[in-house]
Amino acid sequence: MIVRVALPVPLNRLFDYAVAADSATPAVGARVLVNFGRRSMIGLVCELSDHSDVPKNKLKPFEALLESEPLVTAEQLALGQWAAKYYKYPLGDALMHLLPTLARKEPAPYPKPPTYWALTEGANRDQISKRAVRQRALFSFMHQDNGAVSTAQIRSAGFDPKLIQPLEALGIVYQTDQPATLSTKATSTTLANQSLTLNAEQQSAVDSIHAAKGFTAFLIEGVTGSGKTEVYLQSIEAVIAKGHQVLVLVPEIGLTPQLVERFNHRFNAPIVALHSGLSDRVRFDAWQSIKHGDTQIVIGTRSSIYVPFQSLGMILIDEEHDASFKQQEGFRYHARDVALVRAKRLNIPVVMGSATPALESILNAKEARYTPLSLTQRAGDATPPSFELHDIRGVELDTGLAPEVIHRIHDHLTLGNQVLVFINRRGFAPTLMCQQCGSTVDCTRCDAHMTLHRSPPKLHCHHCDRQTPIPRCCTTCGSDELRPAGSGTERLEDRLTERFDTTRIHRVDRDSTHSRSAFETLMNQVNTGEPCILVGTQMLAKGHHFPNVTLVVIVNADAGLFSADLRGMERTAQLIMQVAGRAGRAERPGEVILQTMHADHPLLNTLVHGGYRIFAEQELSARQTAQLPPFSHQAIIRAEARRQGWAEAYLRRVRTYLEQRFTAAQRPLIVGPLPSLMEKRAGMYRAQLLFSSSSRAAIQAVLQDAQQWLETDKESSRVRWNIDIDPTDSL
DNA sequence: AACCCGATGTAC
DNA sequence: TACATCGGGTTG
Repeated sequence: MIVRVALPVPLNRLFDYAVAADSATPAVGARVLVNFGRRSMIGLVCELSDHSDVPKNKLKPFEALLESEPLVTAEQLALGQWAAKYYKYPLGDALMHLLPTLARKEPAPYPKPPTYWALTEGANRDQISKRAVRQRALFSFMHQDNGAVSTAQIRSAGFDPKLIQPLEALGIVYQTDQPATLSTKATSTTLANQSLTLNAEQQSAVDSIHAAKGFTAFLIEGVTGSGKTEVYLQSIEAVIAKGHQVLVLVPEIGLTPQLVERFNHRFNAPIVALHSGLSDRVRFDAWQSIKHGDTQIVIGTRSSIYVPFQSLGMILIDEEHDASFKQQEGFRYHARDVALVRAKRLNIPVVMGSATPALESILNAKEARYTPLSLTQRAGDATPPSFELHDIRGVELDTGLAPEVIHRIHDHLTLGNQVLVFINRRGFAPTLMCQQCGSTVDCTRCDAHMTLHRSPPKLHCHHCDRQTPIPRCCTTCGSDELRPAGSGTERLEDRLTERFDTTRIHRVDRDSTHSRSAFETLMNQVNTGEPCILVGTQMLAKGHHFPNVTLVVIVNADAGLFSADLRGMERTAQLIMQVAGRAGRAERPGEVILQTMHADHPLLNTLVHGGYRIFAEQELSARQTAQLPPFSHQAIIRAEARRQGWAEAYLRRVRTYLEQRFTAAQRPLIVGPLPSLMEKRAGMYRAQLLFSSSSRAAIQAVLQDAQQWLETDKESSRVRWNIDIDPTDSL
């Protein structure tokens, strides 16, 4: 008997191991400990066989079987195999993504099954001290839950699992290995709180989703404030009432608590949130509870698309256009696309939602691969924000702001409102410039300027993370007249504090908001409604809504307008609409001012006066004319090397090989190799080879071959390479 | 990728 | 001579 094992090495094949006569036969999906070369590692059993092409004397028996039951489900394994093949990533490395981190590296101790806690018959809330508020709250939680809950569920409901101990001591709860099954859950009511009444559009969206039989992809195009979340909630309701599970994919930004809160508030069903802040152990427990069906609703970021479900009934993707769904290194999968494949295999519906859908998705909807659902009405009497393109040509700016815009900020503050200033630059200033010779302080490892930061004072390269003290003299001419050039969030914060000295200024960027709790505190302050100015980066654009903000200033609407990346315009438009969507709701309409040097730019005008949808139509037709995605498909082979020219030379060899191997008619259009836009980054010189074709199959065939060739190529030791299928960054 | 091995370089 | 560095080969 032979087992074929996937191992965490960059080799796109399985390795055969013998099953010793006295050993139990491992199940497909179980982990084994094996000797590999001179190393010991954890592998995943992918196949069982009675023969091997490897000579008998080279076969080793595996060292240990790590579990008797499969850890990875058959459905999960098939999905992982598909993704590894489609994204051209080594099988073993890819399949490791199916396991939670703890199970990848820790053979022992054997992952313990979750512990369940149940209320003792006749236990009473009054047995708990009145002062033990949390213990009482936990009691109520377990009481309404009506069955045994796992430690993971207790934790994800916001309780410290340590609270169980005093309750156990009082004899109110006891430990059990009997989980509350989904069927018992489904009999109790799943609704903790009544659903809101839907308007006609929302109702028809919910009806369509409920009517879905098997795989159907829905695209909800809903303007901000149109009640997308309520449609999600009511769509989910029916699925969990039937005892199925639901996966909700959300963007990576740590703004999930709000959404989790809303789900928790609505449903009695067990919910778990998977995000980067969880420890390996907590994540593992949650993973197990999903696999065993003890968790019914999973809210998670990108990687959650690979967790095992016992009975997945629907996948929901919020902010479907968001860039964080595409992994940008290593295993470069797109969680939205993997979700569609998974749903298709399971024959269940997918619901995608966004106020600014990706152009890919809009085209899919137009071509009837997705069912479009649109929400155009805002809740209550909310009016859409008004846009104004503020021409700053020839205007002398004060720290990036036009004098008139500063007046407008003043006006809104005087009326007791809040103002949001969006600037897409962290730090104090984008660089230091010498007044004598004009040279800037650049990173030695990247083709980029060093960004000046003030608190703490340092120069920081945002591309490679290099940090240096602030130099006193210019390294080129020796002059000591180094001045900050341009401005970022810190400098704007300084200036606004000076100008509006009685108003609170809150800076929101990665540097000011290190911890989740710091962010929560800030949000609570802002939500008091007292006039203030929020200055920040992208972080302000996602998730949170600021009902008291009536003015949004976009300091530089031009960034990305003329980007070399084919998606630059699309992303700028999405960002503008997302930032604009933060402002005003209900009785106070929002105003959005975009500072621009291109006030007559056609697409920018279409966007702000016609809206995202009309913009999207125009941009789509431009893409069609140029045969760019989504009207063609792309793949990129990137390479990087220590010395300039190596990566390019290497990719030229790849190109030559592929041109011999495939006829011009068979192969996609090949562009390059070209140096990357920022050629040097973190000390590596980078280049890329672009493939483009209207046929996915042609791209797959050529890159499949390229992958094999690259893997076995001898000269590849000087260069590091990777393959990116359906890249979202063509730079 | 991680590891081994053999070849070549270099400090003393 | 002892030890470091580089390149190439292998992993079941």
